[in-house]
Amino acid sequence: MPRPKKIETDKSSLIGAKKSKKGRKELINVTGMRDILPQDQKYWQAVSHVAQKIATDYGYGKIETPILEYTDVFARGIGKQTDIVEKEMYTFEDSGGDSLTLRPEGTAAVVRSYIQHGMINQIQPVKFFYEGPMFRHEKPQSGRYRQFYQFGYEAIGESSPALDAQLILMGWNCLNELGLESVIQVNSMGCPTCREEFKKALLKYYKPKTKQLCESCQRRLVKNPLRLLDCKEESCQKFKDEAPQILDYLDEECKKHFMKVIEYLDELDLPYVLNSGIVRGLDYYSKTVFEYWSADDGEGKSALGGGGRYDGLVEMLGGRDNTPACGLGLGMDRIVSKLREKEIDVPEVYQAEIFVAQLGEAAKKKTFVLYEKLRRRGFKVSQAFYKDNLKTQLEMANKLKVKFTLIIGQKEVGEGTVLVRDMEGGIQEVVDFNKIESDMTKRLDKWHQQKLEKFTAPEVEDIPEGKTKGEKRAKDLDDFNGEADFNFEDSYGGDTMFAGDNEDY
RNA sequence: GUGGCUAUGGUGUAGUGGUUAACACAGCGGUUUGUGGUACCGUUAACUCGAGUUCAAUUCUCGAUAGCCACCCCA
Repeated sequence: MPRPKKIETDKSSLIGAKKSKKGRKELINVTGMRDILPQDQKYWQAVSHVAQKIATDYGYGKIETPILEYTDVFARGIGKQTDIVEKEMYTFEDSGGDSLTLRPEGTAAVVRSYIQHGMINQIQPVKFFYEGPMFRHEKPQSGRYRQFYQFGYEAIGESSPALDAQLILMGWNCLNELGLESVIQVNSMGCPTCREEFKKALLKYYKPKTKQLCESCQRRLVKNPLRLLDCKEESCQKFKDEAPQILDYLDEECKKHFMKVIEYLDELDLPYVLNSGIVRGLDYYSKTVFEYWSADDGEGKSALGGGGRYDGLVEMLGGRDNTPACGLGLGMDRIVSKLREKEIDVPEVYQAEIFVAQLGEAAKKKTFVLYEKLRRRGFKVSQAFYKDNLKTQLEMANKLKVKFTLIIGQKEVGEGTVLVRDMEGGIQEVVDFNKIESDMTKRLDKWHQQKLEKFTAPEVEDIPEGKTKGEKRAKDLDDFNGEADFNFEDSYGGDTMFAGDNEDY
């Protein structure tokens, strides 16, 4: 039986460590990976929340696949010639001699699971939602990490263009509900047959011009001709206009499919652009491909997400022939950094509304119990029983932005009362200890009511302005943030905000 | 993977070839031992690592590491 190798923890080299002045070595995290700290969690939860909401709205069930798969799952699915498989995968041999890989994307594993569990026998399409970390060994940059988080939707077993369009819509909805404006870039890569034709045509067109192309394009010509259309070098730009277009090489069926998708997008009034440069780096795509670009990023600096149809993948991974499928993935890291960049408000992970403060030992014991009682009754309550002075406790209450602080000292213990302090006005009232729950319910209800009124008031004025469908898109682009913000906040208003989400972690 | 730029307390920034490396914010403690959001005082805390040049390096040079930017590619 193979024994694990002895782990050297104290190499003289300082790789992965930083020496502190006391001579101890502080360990640091691995290149391209990072901690997501408590104060940043609200962004991730907001994204996750919307992703899950859209999933359930459209009937996509959550699936969790292992982070490790046999290397073949990705090698066969993504394509051996792709950058991802060629040089970006975290692949290693385990002690049993199997080649394993940290998943670099989500689709292949979902398809593997679909096949393995015989889901072909369920009602088609089978619709999946996933969320979690992916790993690629690329050179890190902002918005590019070696461990990054993605969520995505996959629908397997359906070929209708309505599915493509609906998936495109779902991804766009996610971004929109988060208050992010995005433009969809769409293209069709055709089926393998038309793609071969197109590749031939491209080669025929570019071959004679080889010497005039930039260095990377000369490489592309040999390795991946489709990427020639992607080049931003000026010297190559001039050839692009005359270059063959994939759309001209689509066969009847692919063309019809693509037209339908476009029709649906038009009908849904989605902001899209036909972009023949969208090629996607994974071999399994066919027909429809798309990406979401942030509306303010012009050249699509970093796509927020993308996806497409992958009719051949199920077969490639050993499933039934001709099983159609379509899906998309969105990058959570990039969405989060956009939210922060645009200073979009997201709700706190936990917003306490009541703070329980105490003075003196007897009071501390009493509030300990009171706190539990309130918490179990569903009040959002916070405390600092490890601090003894009132000033500090009020400071904390203030930082936590609670609405009420309940103060119990010697006097209150004796009288059987509680001092209720309204943190906004500083007004304090004495309340009977036994009536505190109903009293708090009443006060908080009133406060929520007031907040809601304040919130909805300006919205009412906006509605009467009729918007015709035609002008809507351009006009709404400016409003997206405001409007989306509102809906978003509102959907969080309820008491059960993240109640379910937390258990997933 | 290739090329470029950067590296000072927890964070954001000053600054210097030579005694105590400055400021702001945050943290902790106090100014009324029963009262917060605005004040005041105190206090904690840093020159990424290694090698070289030098009498002397946080400062100059090289290397490592990390971050950022471009290419590549994508999320």
